[in-house]
Amino acid sequence: MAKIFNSKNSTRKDVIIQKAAMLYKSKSYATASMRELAEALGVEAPSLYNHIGSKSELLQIICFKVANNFIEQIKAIQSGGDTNAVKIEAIIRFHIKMMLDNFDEVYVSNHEWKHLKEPFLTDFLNTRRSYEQSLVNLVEAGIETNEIKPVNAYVAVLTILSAVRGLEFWQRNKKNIPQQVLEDDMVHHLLNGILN
Amino acid sequence: MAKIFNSKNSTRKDVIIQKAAMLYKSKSYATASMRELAEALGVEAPSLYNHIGSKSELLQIICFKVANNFIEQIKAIQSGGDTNAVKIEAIIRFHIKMMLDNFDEVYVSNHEWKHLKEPFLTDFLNTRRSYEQSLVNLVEAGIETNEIKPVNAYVAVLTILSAVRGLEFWQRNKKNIPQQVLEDDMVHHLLNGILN
DNA sequence: TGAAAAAACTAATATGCGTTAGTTTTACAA
DNA sequence: TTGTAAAACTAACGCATATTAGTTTTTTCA
Repeated sequence: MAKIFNSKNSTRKDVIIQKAAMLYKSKSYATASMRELAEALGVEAPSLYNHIGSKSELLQIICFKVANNFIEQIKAIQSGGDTNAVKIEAIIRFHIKMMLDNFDEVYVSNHEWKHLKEPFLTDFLNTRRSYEQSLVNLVEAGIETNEIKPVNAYVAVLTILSAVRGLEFWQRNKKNIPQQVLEDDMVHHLLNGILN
Repeated sequence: MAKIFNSKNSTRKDVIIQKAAMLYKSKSYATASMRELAEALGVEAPSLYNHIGSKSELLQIICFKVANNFIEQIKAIQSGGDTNAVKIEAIIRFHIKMMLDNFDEVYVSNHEWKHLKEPFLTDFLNTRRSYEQSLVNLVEAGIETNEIKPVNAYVAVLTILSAVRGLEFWQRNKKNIPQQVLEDDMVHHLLNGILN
């Protein structure tokens, strides 16, 4: 009946993907049907196939868009001239910003990657592993230069990535804590702890 | 054909639940069918209904078993005579132990609660919110007594809970880091930071 | 304005799902 | 050894799913 709204800088496919991310976040990928997605767009389900190849393609696009975002950012940070500690802080802040500004897509990437089909699943996991390794290397470099305590670098990276990811639980309190306070507090917590 | 194995201290229902947790962890609740669960148990799907009421009952049991475990533990810790900092450390260590010792069920509870049906979903979320509030109160008490820096207590709790939850990613490295090192490093990181 | 392309529609198919009904087999206690 | 309860079985139902084929409507642009 209606036609999918086509805003200035986004194709119909982009609009579908964005709505899919919203839906997969709130209902999960497996439970959200193409009919529901179509209804949210004011369209019948088969019409979607004029723009996309399959349901799983939607998930692939979402997951790899997020992954590529992080990959690009760490490359930029790595090639800068900052100290290791400053680089690590920059990455933490970037994660927090991504989590808050691209909530739906990051959430879906974090939660629903398991439903990717091969070979995309393997590709996604390799990308993530490689990203984590970059962070481990950064922490270990920081330990070498005495900027960072001699901890197990992998545990530190795991702690940081998981803490930041937990911002998905934060939205319900958005009104009570300014975003900058949240970001600064979490960065300080992860770098300096909370004990006096 | 075969009969579900019935070990000494667990009923057939217990065996089904344990296997369901394994399956829901690896495949997700929505994607794992009763036929798959039955096959993993060496049985036909309808046979399961001699022991359980429905698929969603399995999820309920898993989620609330985990939730009750945490509730009981925090009650015990709250009523002890330790300092606030020691109480917080004890909770962190309990979370880590739960994550490592009851991996399947904790994972499923963390990931699949969204598929709970009402009124269980509301109940689960209320329980979790109340648990988080207990932790917030503990952190705020620690700030009052100058044990803890004057941070936003909710952000601190969010950081701690999320970091610990991230241990779900840890299993692939189990061989390389002893569990005690992992636990001690993460506790130290969350309490004292990593910067020199 | 009219032709071409884009994007919607309806109808239908094959598949897998949770679950029920009814029946048969197995296990245990008297 | 036999009777009873537990637990398995087969067959089937109704429903929702992703996707396809074929057709019609809408938009675009020369």
